[in-house]
Amino acid sequence: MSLEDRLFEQRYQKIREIEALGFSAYPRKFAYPHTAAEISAKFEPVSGEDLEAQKVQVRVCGRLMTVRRQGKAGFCHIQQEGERLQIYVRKDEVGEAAFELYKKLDAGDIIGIEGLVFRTKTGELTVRAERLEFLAKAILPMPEKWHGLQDIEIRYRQRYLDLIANRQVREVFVKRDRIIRALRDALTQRGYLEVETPMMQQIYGGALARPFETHHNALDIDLYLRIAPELYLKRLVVGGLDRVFEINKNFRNEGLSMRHNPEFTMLEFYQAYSDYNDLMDLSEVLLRAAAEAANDGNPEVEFKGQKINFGKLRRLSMKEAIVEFWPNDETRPVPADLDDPKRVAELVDIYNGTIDSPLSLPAGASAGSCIQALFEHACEANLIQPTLIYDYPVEASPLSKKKPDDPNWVERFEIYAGGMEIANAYSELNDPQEQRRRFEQQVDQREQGEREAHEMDEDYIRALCYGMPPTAGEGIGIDRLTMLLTGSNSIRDVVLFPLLRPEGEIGVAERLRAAEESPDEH
RNA sequence: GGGCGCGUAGCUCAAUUGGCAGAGCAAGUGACUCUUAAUCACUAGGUUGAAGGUUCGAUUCCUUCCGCGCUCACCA
Repeated sequence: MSLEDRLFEQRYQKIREIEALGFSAYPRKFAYPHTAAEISAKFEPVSGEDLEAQKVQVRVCGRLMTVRRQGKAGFCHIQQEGERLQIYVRKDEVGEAAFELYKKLDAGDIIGIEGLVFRTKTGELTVRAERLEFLAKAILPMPEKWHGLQDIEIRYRQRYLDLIANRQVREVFVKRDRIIRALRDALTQRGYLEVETPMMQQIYGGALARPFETHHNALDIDLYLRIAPELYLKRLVVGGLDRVFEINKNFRNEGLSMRHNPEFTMLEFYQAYSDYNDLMDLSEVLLRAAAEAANDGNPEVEFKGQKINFGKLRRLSMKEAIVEFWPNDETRPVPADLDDPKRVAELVDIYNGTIDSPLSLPAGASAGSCIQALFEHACEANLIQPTLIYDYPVEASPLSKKKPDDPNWVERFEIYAGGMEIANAYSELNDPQEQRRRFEQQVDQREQGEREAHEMDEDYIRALCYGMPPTAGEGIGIDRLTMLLTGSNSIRDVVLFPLLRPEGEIGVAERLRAAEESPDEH
């Protein structure tokens, strides 16, 4: 038998021993009027003398994290909701059976305590136990108590262990909650209605990406997990829900990276009777609110060693950005150069001369595609402070309204921070005739082998035929925003259960079976 | 998919140009009624990710495979 198996059996055996002391192995409940955090917060300001005088009685529960036994007494710390609280157990105060229980406890066990709050000699707020209750057993051992759980793979695969052992992980997800709440509150206050639209779609759209495919048996139809909720949300705007938003998952069947998880959370919101200029202003408000919510009111956060200030949102046109971040002073273009297709082709050649491997552009790529590629390569990684990039080439924006004065450009903006795209917005194309033509262009591209081109969605065009008010819409990537606002380098650090390769044999069922069959040592 | 790196006790980490595989924590036994990474004594714990190769001898060098991380390409 391996050491690991022996540890498992030893701990499993303790369940029987604890039952023999008269405790239930898996009791039903433990009523606790105070959390560990509440006790700390409420009594931290109170002096030891006052605590003695007040005889403050509390009931508290949590996971045993450290144990220090000293013969007929001892200290331990429990952890509840990320907060630790010290417990003092004395044999002469809890009684024989409870003290025997205390001696058998392992780090990781769940216990309940009733007792008086006091201060130790060193001043630490502590509960002096009068009653001790056993609530659940940790049969598997806790990670190393000092270093925590370092193994990245185990942290992601067994997030529950990560959350127990690494308290800063909990903080990230608390902040994530605050960020989402701040965004939700800000929109709700502005008259927005929160809705849910289909995750399973017969025609996927609203973005350019490869979908996950699935099948519904009763209807015998193929369905796609949505790549975006956009087209459904705009149907709702047609239906008179003038301000709608949805915070939910999107699914894209693409690679994994530090910034990509196949399922990720998007906030999308649509505002009727508005254009993208209105959303620029709103974006500034939303990002600041999210940053302040995550960071105790301070809009400046630290990400990868850089201070990023979400109190400001710089605005640059895409053309201006390319000029600003052009890598070579001698060949730097002026914005007007980017309106001339021949000049754009020259600039791509010049640009390729300054970098190791040329931009990957298909033969005969349009000027717009070239401009977008130049922007992404030259600018994206350099946009550290929150920056709003506006006015995009029409080619890769099949759902955006064109600029009134130039049909090659659309009213679209994206927001970048920390070198990552975190938001995408545009004045929504609401002319069904124009939308039909754009879809048909996308279908042509698809036939030429562009897997990510948009499909024709005739019901969506039908909806536009009933009239959609002028509308602007935006999507904000919640995971990436959370990365920025929590200083997390990887999207996996802000997603509780990121997608991983399947794990090998776990073997815990076999161990439990073996433990059950092994003879009782008592 | 390409490139680079890592894999040693349950956990966190050592191991000298290739020469007996170690420590702390966790675990077991004992002592201890104000400790806090409790302390002290003793005990147990390893197919060094897997398979092959070179060598008198491999955790160490080579090959292949598996897993993970970083990075580039694609994408948000």
